[in-house]
Amino acid sequence: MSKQVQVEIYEQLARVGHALSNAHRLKMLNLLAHGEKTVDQLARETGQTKATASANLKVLRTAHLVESDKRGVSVHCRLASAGVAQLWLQLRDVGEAISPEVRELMRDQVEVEGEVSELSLEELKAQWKKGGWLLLDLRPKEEYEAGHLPGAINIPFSDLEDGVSDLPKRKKLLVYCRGPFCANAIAGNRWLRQQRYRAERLRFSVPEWNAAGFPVEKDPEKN
Amino acid sequence: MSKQVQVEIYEQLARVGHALSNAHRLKMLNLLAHGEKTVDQLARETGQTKATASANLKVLRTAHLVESDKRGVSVHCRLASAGVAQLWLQLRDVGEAISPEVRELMRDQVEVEGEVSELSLEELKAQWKKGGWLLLDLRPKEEYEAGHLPGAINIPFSDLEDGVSDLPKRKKLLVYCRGPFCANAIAGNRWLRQQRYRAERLRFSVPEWNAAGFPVEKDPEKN
DNA sequence: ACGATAGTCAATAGATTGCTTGACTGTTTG
DNA sequence: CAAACAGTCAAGCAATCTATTGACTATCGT
Repeated sequence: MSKQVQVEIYEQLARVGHALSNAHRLKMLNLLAHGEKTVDQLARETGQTKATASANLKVLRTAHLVESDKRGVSVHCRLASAGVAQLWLQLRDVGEAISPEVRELMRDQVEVEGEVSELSLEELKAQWKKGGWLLLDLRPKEEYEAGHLPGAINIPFSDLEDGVSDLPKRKKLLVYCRGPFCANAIAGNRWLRQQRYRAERLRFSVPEWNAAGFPVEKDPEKN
Repeated sequence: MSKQVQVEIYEQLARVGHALSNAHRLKMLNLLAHGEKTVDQLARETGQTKATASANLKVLRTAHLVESDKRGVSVHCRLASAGVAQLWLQLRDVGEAISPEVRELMRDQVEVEGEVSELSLEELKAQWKKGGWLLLDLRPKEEYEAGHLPGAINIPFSDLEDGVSDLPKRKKLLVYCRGPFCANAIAGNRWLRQQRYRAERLRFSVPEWNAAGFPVEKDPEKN
């Protein structure tokens, strides 16, 4: 009987594992780690149809990794707790550290020589007051407002060509977007370097900063 | 192109998630967190046939969560890194905290009133020198020798009835085995209480102790 | 009330699992 | 060399998963 309960517990935990076993679902978790999103946004940003995204979100909800509530016409989704973000980061770190496949993909395409900053979370935290660099957040405005690295300014990736005129050529730019393999961060950083800015891409983003227990800066919501 | 790489990375990470999506595989990870085991041991202790266990281990190996090498007639398996143990613990904690199903199962069957110690890792760490209690490790001898809580004595669950005579009736016994839902820990603790020992079951075990960065005690191997 | 949009649901087809069975490969022991 | 044991592999069946399609509901603006 107690044996039976054990089996059920492991099966429940396996349900959580199952929720993490699909690339689309992991992408959605990564997005949600940066703030609330509607089903539609998630579907668009991860390249799924609405129906598929909805089904995948159902899996995440039944595993209790994601919560959602309907406000007006849209269903807003968010991570069920800070632990979920940590679980995703831990999965990502383990995968990155352990899997030769991921490491190779990183080295070949993502971690081009000189483009990536070697600054760690802790070093940035310890030294950010010294200045000498400028933190640049390439995420959409809503994600920036929901929480960003202290002192960072926001130019969404889509507005980068227009907004770049505000940037100083002198200072070193520390660019981040949605994490270590975010395509926007890579492309944005590369483009800035082509424009002869002193840009480097951070390995981390806000969820990592948060999970390390450091405080984020929030902009007042303007409702 | 860079998009393509991204997809591949997330698919690799999903492979790790997939490895965590089966109750048998999670049980094996939990066992391996306590030390090396052969395929046969894992199969027996998790109630799988050798063939199934072998197949499930293959999944864990291709996800790079588990390593193994053949020594003599047996294949010895171990976790690929400390991060894997942390990943498993994080999955378990999130599942426990978040899933009403797991919480209910815990409350109903596992966490019987008065049987469970409220001592946290940190409290035990801070106070263990004070004495007044005795740490009792119910795991098999090999796991105990591979690393145990400082000062703990070992009476394997199967030898409990014979070995119990060594135990003092006066001191409070802090019993642990293989983690929060280990059937042996529950049964052993309950049996000791029936014998009128002052026994309480710890919520945690060696992997949690380890993951918190506290040092374990190791007995010399006798090869 | 009407159209537009967000989201879910049900049915379906194709691919992928999970587990069993039985054969097969090494390695050790007698 | 033969018997015994540990482990893997291949085939096969039932169950499950993924993603698509099209129908359906709910909400908002006009």
